[in-house]
Amino acid sequence: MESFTYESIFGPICVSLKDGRVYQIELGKRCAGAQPDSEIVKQLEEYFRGVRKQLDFPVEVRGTEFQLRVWRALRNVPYGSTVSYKELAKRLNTSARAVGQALKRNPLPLYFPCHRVVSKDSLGGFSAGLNWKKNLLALERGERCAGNS
DNA sequence: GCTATTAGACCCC
DNA sequence: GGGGTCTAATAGC
Repeated sequence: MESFTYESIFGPICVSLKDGRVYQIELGKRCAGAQPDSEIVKQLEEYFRGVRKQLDFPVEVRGTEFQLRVWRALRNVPYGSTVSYKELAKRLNTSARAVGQALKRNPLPLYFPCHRVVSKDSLGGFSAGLNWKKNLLALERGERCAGNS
């Protein structure tokens, strides 16, 4: 297992690897890193430049069946658009509250775009802090990044 | 098992 | 805007 730091205009991002697969992404955290994986860094670069719309590298996810279902469903939310917790819950035959619980425990933000899920008349929450959510959404809308914090 | 907690939604005042 | 109530999954007991 190894980890490396990728730094974007947003701030530090720590990516952890095991057997060449990503098993954790932490926003706002810097890790003492080993060798960066070039393909993953390349994809992150492209994503933050607004060129790439979907990250696609081998990952290892651990979670309950329910959480996996929610996280997988996230990948069907198109780039630049948002869904409400309720809408996502409806697709999965569950409740908005349960969706929020699962999203909170998403180990791979960006890869599973939990920032595209917002509450009915506010942003909702975000495990790494709402500023990340705001900025990520701004990026996907093609707005220039307003900076952190 | 039961209870408390939660990144929601709703309704009512 | 602040209170209840419903909700389903989860963590902790």
